[in-house]
Amino acid sequence: MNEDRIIGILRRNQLSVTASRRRILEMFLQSGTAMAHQDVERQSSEKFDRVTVYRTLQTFLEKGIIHTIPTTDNAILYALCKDECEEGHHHDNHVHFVCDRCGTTTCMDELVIPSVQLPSGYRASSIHMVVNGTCRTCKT
Amino acid sequence: MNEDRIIGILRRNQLSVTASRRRILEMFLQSGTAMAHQDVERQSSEKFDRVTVYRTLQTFLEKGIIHTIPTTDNAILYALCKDECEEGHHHDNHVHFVCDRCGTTTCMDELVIPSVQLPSGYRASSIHMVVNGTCRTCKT
DNA sequence: TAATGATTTGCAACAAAGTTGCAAAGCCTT
DNA sequence: AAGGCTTTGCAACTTTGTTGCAAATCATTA
Repeated sequence: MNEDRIIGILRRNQLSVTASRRRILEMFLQSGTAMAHQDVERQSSEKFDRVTVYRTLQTFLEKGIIHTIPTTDNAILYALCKDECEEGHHHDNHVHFVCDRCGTTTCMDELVIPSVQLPSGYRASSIHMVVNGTCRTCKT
Repeated sequence: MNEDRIIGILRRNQLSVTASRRRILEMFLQSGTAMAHQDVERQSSEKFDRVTVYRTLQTFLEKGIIHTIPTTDNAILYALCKDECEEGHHHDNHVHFVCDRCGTTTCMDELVIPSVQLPSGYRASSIHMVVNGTCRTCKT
């Protein structure tokens, strides 16, 4: 059951189990898509303080429970990492898809970012790839 | 001479030639790297109103003179499009490199983004690829 | 299960980033 | 050089993000 899973994730990351953390983590599990800070704040039925949402997302980020997705418009998006992303080494080397129609952003976990040959002298530490377009449910 | 080039770009895009547009376009030509709104505001010797900078960047974007680069931290970066990006069809299908050491972001115009095979039902309209790491001048 | 100490929350106050309406200034044409 | 049209700068505002601190909540141990 979801409740156990949520508590498990928090515990595994040495986080105390509080109402806001439970609820926000639950939202990520349920939605399955990436969310901006704004989405988290608006969609939660209970009202948490804005500051709490900021801090909770920050904490989840540090623990590697979620990762960020850069987008062309202003907002930073957050999405759940695949199970068992341990603190430190992330697992976000996959392609992200942003649907221009419905606005949802999904992690394409199975789609690994192809490597590129950088000019000599450059060294890469991380790569992001974001594809915009029309998603499965929005295509006509 | 640069001055002619700047006026040419503005004219070609049906933009009237004003002091702020000239100056901001000049900054992009000179720097050769991507700049955030902030950079534009701070680095310009003359002081333009914040609002003017916003609107100028917005106009350049719409005309396809510059394009945006998504980054993991909050800021949206703007960079000059290759010459003769006409309104509408952009030319920004190249890899962007962000140096974590010195912070500069460069367009690797010669490095075309490799294509990926999306799951069926998805259709791509544009792709962004951003590589973080250490640039040529910063490597030790 | 109640007490204790550490962590987390919410509030207030603030700083920074971005937007809008409007009058004055600047530009482009004739 | 005058006209209309566009752009600028100002003011006021909204949204987004940050910080310090007291009160509330959580985890632990007795």
